[in-house]
Amino acid sequence: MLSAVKMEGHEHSDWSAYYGEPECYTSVGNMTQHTGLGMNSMSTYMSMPGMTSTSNMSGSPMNMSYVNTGVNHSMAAMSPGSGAMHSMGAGMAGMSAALNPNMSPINTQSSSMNALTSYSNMSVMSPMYGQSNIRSRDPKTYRRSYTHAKPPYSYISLITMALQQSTTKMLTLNELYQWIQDLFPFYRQNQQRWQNSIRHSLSFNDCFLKVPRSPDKPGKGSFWTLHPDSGNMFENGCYLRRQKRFRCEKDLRKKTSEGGSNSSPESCNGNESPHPTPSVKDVKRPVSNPKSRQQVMSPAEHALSPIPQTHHLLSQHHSVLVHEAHLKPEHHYSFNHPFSINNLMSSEQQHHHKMDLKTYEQMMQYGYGSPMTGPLSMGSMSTKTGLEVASTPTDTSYYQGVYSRPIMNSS
DNA sequence: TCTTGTTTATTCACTC
DNA sequence: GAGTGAATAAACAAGA
Repeated sequence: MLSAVKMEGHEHSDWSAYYGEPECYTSVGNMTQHTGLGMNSMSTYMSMPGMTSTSNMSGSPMNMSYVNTGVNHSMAAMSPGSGAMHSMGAGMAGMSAALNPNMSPINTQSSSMNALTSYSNMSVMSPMYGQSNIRSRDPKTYRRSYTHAKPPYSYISLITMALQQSTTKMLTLNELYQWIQDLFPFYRQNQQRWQNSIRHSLSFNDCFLKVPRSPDKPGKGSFWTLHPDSGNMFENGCYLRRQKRFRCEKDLRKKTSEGGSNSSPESCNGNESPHPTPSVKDVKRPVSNPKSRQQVMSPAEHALSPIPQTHHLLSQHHSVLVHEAHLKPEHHYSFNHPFSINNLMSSEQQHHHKMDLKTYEQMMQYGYGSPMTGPLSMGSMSTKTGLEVASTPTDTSYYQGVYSRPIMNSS
C-alpha cells in the first residue's frame, strides 16, 4: 500500500520538499489554462479556507452522493439529459446544490456569484495552498515546484475517485481529465503523457466499464463508470495502491478456458458481493471489439438491463440511485485513511482547515514522510460536469489539504 | 484533424 | 527470483 508513496518518493526524492514546504500557488493564472471550465472553476473555489460551513456538506462529500440525496436529486434534476452537465446552468445549479442543499435553484446564480466573490476575496487574502508556516517570501518563487509535485495516487485511484465523486458515477474521458487537472495541478503539465496513461488504465483495467452514449446525446467518447463489483479495490479507503487488482472472473474464465465451459457464477472477482447483484458487466458487456478487454453495454442490453443505462442515468436521476445501489461503494468511504478519498475530498468542514492532528499522526505512523497535514480537504463542489468536485483548479485542490493550516496572508 | 479507445511492450517497484 | 501492480510509450483504429 505504501508502494505508491515510495515510488513517488523515488521520483521525488523528498516529498516534503514539495508538500511540506509552504508554497504559494495562485489559481488565477491557472484559470486560463482551464478553458471551458467556466463556472466550474468558480465553483471549486468555494471550498476555500474561510468558507463558512454552508459551503460544505455535512459529512464527507464522498458520502454525499449517498447520504445527501437531495443534492444529487437537485443536481440531476437540474440537468435532465444534459449529459455530464455541460450546460452552465446545470453546473451552477449543481454547484449551488452542493453549496447548500436547501438552496432553491432560483438562487443558484446568486449563490454562485457569492461563491465567486468569496473566491476573489480569498485569492486576494491568501495563498491558495494552506500552509502552516508562513514565510515572508516572494510569492513568485512560491509556485515553483508545486506543479511538479506528483500526487501519490495511481491513475487508477484518480479515475476511481473521479467516478465516485461524480453524481452519476460516470464520466466521459474529458471530464476525467478535467477532474484530475482541477484537483491536482501537477496534471496540468505533460498532459499527453498522463492522459495516455489514463486512457490506458481505463481500457486495461476491468474495474472500469464503458457505457455508450445514448443516440440522442451524441458526443465524443463514451461514459466511463466503475464496475459494480470493484467496490473495495482500495484497502481501507486508501487510494494509494489497490490491495488487489480487480479482475472480472468472467473475463478471466474466458481467457483461461477460451472455449471451455462457462458454468460458474457470473460474478466478478475482487470483491464478492454479499448479495449478488446483477453485474453491469454481465448484462452490459458485449465485446465491443473481439479483441477488446473492455466491454460495453449495447443499447438493447441497456434496455433489458436492470441497471439503468448510463445515459439514461443522466436524465433519470432516480435511476442513478438504483444504479448506485449496485455500485455499492459505500464501504470506500467508511474509512479515514490519510490518503482516503474522504481526506482528499472533504472534511474541511470538520477540521476547519486546521491541521488534523489525528490524521497527521496517522500519516506519520504510516510513514508518509512529510507531514501532510490534515485531510486533503476541500469542500465538495459541483461542477458543470456534475461532479462534486472539491477542488478547484489549482490550488485549493489537493495541495490545499496537504498543508495544514488555513492560509494567511503571506504578503 | 483531433479525440477517444485498444493493445502491446517495456520498465520499475514492491511483495512473497 | 517470480509474480504483480503500476507508469509510460507507442502504434493503431474508429469516430466526431
